Amino acid sequence: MPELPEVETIRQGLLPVLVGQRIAWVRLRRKALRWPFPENLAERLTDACVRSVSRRAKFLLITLDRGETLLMHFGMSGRVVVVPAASVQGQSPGVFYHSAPRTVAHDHLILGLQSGATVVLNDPRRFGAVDLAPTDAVSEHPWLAGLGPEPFDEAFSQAYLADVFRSRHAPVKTLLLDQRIVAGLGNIYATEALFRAGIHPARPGGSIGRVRLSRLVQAIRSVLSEAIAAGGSSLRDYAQADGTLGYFQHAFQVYDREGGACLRPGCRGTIARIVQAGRSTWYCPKCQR
DNA sequence: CTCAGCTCCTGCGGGC
DNA sequence: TGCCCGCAGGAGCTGA
Repeated sequence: MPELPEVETIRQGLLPVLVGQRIAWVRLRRKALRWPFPENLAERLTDACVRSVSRRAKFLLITLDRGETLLMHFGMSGRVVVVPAASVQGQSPGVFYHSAPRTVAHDHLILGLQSGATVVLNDPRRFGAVDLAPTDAVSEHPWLAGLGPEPFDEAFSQAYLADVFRSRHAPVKTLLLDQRIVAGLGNIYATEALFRAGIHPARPGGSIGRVRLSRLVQAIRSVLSEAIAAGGSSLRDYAQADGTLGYFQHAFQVYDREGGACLRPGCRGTIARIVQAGRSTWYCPKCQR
């Protein structure tokens, strides 16, 4: 699930739950996800206060008051579940709420807050990861050091893409998934952005002209910002519906729509599916060139 | 260096 | 109904 818009939505949902809170207790239900948890993780978190919750690419960063920052990556199936304190009223978007006793399968890291709320990292496939880094050197952490620009950063521009795509022969779709080129895109939004930009996913990156690269930058930004907006609103429903709906899925124009009619007005194309570098890509052969 | 295949892991939906 | 297969929102590693 978690690409940039989902992690951003989680971040926004966690802000009112976490910021200013003391972590009263920590429970670790295994020693590792994709990689081992850091040494003494529970001890290093216990009694720390949360200063801020931020995001870089698909990483959630929880800054603590003891000079350390907790880094979280959600892999393919990671989720944050909040069990509110009995006295807490209302819900905030971005996180999943459970008031009834929850199934604890795949709950790996549990943070008990002073407020009485509990924040749970749940990840069935365990491709996610957790680490701690010195706050003043977070950007030098190996997970973050090589990341490309954020899509909404000025540095992510047509000129930048032209530069990094130059002499690249790999399909543009594959290049967009490379976090060193642009940080935060995953399979869904790379696929959707190429549809919006009218660019064929198999086109070699280096063969795309300036005008179309400019369109691609705008398409990436628009699909991500719309997804963040939709995520925020639909997650309120999600919380009530107990987790069966997706965030932005009602708005997918090509993702997982093989055989469906192209949704671009006037286009009579049929959505096709191909596999690139092991990942499915969907596109309209008529309007993506 | 670039590129693509394989791998980690669990769950679910479709086909038979 | 139940079983088996393919596939899933990520990304590091390996080897051509």
